Amino acid sequence: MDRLPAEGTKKKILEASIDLFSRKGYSAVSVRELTKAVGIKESSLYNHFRSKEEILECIYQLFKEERDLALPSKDKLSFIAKNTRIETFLLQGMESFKRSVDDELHEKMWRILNIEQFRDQRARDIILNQMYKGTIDFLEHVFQAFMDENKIKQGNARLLAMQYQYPIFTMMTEYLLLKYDDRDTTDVENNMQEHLQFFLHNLHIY
Amino acid sequence: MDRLPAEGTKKKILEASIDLFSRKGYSAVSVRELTKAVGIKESSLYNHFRSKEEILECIYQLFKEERDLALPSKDKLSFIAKNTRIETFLLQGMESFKRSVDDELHEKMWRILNIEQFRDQRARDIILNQMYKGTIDFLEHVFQAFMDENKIKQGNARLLAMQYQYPIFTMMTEYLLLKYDDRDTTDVENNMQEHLQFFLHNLHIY
DNA sequence: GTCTATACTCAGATAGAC
DNA sequence: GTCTATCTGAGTATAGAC
Repeated sequence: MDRLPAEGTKKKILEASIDLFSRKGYSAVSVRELTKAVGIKESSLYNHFRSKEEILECIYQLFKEERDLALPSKDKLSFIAKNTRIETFLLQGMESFKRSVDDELHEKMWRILNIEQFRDQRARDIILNQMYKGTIDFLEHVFQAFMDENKIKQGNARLLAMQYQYPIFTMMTEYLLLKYDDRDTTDVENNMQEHLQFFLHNLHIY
Repeated sequence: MDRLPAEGTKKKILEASIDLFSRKGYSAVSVRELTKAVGIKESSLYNHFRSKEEILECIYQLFKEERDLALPSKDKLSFIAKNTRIETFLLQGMESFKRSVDDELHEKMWRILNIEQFRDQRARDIILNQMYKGTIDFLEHVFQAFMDENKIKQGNARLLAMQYQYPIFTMMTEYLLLKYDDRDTTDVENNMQEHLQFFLHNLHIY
């Protein structure tokens, strides 16, 4: 339930689980397969987790903790809005978002959430609250802060947040699906840039 | 492999499979559970499908066929662009899209694709080609047709298509997750309307 | 096409020696 | 904390009577 342990068998089990669950889904991975990948016997697993289910629960917790650390706290926003251009902020945010998506463990946990989202209430909650609502809430504050600084045109900050972020969610999905098959992702990356430019352009005329 | 049979045991098997797979994922559904839901013995299933896997393949085919029938053919587009306002067209498209999403079988098949997308190349292909690429291609032609009629400002039709459709993909995901838990979807539906209005507004100043 | 009966493999999990 | 050995139930699939 705690952070990813720095080392040891428990860490190995978690990493192997994240990898296997993300490729085949929780249900399709057996404890046999899992422990074989780790290099321990089935029975040894139960010294670290009470059940296969507890491993999944632990993965969800890891994802949540990692997410909570990812976004800058909201009280820094007015400072940021004062000292940064919106172009710079969004560009940096996009880069940082892409880095987190390119982080292998994060990417795999994200896939697990997608696979389990209809089977498992906990996955649905994380997606709806942490990912969708959490990101939009944050961006709403961002745009509001920039509006308060008169750096972008006054308007509906929440609508702006959605106009900006929702396409990115879809593009990220595309990106990850392509990457999963080792296919070229240049097009999607260009689309993201183009989207950013288009959005910035509209920011000033909205 | 063919269309959904009008009646009979095979149809019942398919419907039960679509329902169960969409809630638990293919791997988590056993042939025992499936045949029990249908009301036949396990062995009888094999008179209709060679294997559990063949059922899934059949579901993928059904989804593809249904999708191919959903969009108006491209050669009607210039006629439509001549005789319809873009507002009307997009509004109708949104309604028809929502109807298709509200269709129970379609919704369930869509969920199956989402669950299996990382385990199964076929699901990935359908999502990337049929859903994403297919829809964007179509909308690109739509916007191009309206540009040719000078009904909207000249510009990058493909970019417009993405700006319009990508947020809708994310909202649809949100919508379906909320609906899955019988939660209120008013907010998402309002967001869709707001998005449409915002987009139309920008169409004329782009 | 449906059934009963069965084959055989694999699932998650535990007991107890080391 | 890891192992060997084992339990019990569930998994997909088949043979053959009706």
